[in-house]
Amino acid sequence: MVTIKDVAKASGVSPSTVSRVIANNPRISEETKKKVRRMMKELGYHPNINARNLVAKSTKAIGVIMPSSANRALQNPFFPEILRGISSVIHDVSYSMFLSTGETEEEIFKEVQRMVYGSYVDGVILLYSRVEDKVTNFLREQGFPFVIVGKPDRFETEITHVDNDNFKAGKEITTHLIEMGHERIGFIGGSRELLVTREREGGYEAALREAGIPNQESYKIHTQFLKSGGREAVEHLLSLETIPTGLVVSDDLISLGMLSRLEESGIRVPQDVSMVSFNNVYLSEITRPALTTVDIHIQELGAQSAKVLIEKTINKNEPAKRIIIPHKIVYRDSVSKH
Amino acid sequence: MVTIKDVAKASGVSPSTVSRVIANNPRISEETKKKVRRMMKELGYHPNINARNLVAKSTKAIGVIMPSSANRALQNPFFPEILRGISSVIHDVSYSMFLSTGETEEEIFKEVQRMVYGSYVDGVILLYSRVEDKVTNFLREQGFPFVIVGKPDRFETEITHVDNDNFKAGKEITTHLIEMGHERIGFIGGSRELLVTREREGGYEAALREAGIPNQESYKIHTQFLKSGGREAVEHLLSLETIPTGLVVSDDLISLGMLSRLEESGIRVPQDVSMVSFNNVYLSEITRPALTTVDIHIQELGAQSAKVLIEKTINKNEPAKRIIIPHKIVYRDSVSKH
DNA sequence: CTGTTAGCGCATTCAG
DNA sequence: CTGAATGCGCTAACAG
Repeated sequence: MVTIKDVAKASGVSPSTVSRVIANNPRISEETKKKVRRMMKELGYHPNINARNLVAKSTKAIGVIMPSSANRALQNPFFPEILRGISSVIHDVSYSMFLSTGETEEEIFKEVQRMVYGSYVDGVILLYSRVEDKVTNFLREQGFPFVIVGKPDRFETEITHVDNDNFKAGKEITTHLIEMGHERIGFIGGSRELLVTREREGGYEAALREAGIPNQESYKIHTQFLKSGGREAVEHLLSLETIPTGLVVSDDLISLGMLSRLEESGIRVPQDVSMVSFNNVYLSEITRPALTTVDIHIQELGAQSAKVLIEKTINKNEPAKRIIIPHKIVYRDSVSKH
Repeated sequence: MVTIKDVAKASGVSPSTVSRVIANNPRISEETKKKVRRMMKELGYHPNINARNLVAKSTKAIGVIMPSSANRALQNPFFPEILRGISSVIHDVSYSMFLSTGETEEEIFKEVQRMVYGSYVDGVILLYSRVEDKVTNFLREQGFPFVIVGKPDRFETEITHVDNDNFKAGKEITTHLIEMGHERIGFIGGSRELLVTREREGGYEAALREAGIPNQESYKIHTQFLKSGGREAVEHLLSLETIPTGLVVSDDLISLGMLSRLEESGIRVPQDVSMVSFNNVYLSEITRPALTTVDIHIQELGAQSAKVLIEKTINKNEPAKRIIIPHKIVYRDSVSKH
């Protein structure tokens, strides 16, 4: 490995001069800069990041924490998409990205500890928000720079987060169903531990309330993602005395699972039941029928969270921020008039 | 930040002793070990990874390179799934994972250069294999430890890779269609630059040949992933004089797009046309009809590649290996007798 | 404008 | 069994 010293020797200057050339220090003459740069190229020199990190006390790397994959939530195209968003800004500023995908919560917690204590990263992005989250608490207590994608369970004003207005989105999309003449509207959500479920459900309830439609507990179902979840949800639905004519589903992936099961049961969407959901993952335009869904601008969520985190790692006492990414309903074919 | 020195002082020993305790050096008495460990805990000591990397000349981190996301291939659930596989073994050995998701090939190349030259990582996993790939060549020339998930374009015997036998898989699944009575069978693949497309297509051709069915160029379509790709492919299909009764599709995601477009055109699967594909991504059991597809054991691909890469980084002159992960056809509802 | 010195936090000789 | 000394590769005062 060729070091700064080798370059120094070869160019007939001191190591510190080489270091200054690397940093493009203006106090070095153009002449020596040129000379040194040529030598660097000739020798194939590249700075050792670890040595640099050691003295700089910064790694220019951020940790990205996925939710525990035990529940297969990882399968959600939401994640690749948000990684792209993060990636795009990361790349512009020459940062790197450490990915953590633990199986269990405990595993994730350990990885985060390692990242933080070991100075692996300058900051952390949490790609989920759940109630009473150990990782969140840890990060907060440590005073370590981090941002949550989603709405924090507590300390909302102290924790920088990037989110959609999921309450409002939930309300709007439910209102759409109401305006289309639906009155018996069900809500299918993921785990209630997830803040995003709660918010969307809250919006759904608010819309019903505003329209003077009573909230019926039996119309609210919480389930897993994916096939089994969709299956469960439909099973539950079918067991009801009078089944809803409209469905607000908190995630495109759940919709997908339900669509499949619904068809098996001979229930047609949107003729028999209308359906709306959230995220506007690319899949939602491929399904039959294509889904009316809330586009939450996933990439933007990622990009903004990376941006604000990096600011935070650079300026440690940047105040906590809340960044709301606007959403937009995409109307497709899963809703009909009632 | 509490360092090794602080712990040393507090426990009344020298820094080197503390270092030895961390490494669990057997030449340190149990007594002092206990004392020092207690102090470490008390002070909240955690080793600084950068300092350690610097002297160890190893980072215990691996770089994972996704294909360029310009083509949205990233949306494929294949990637989260393989990341999980990698993650699982990474975690067991306390390694970390650097993720690179460049938009363009050039961007990716730069990132890889940075990773390699800057000693960010000990080795690299390439999650794709394409013809004439700059990144592959670079890694090979540098003699940097890396493994390809897929089949290398060249230097097959020199480059460690983890792959399925995609040729065989292609042949088997095509043969299945033939055995079901199909004779006019089309192939829909992704880019021909991708080795995986070539292999699967090769298997398809071999199966036809063996069955004495002539290869028809017009029955082979190459397209993008996702909706537009499926649309294109179906458009092409419909323009044919006599359309195939069986379709071998090189990726579940393409099947998904096609299914949608096919239905719009009033062509029923499997009644009018049978369809098989590859990967057995979770989506393929949610589609209607559920897809008959080749399960390639994605997680295992990931796990094995991580495992063999780590071996390689530890023992630099580990010989090049080829690891073939077995595949298995999963029979579902997208094929009917002809 | 440039060189000298010191030190980041740790692991590893070499003594003892 | 333990300590002192040295250096990993780099940056940052401090001199000049």
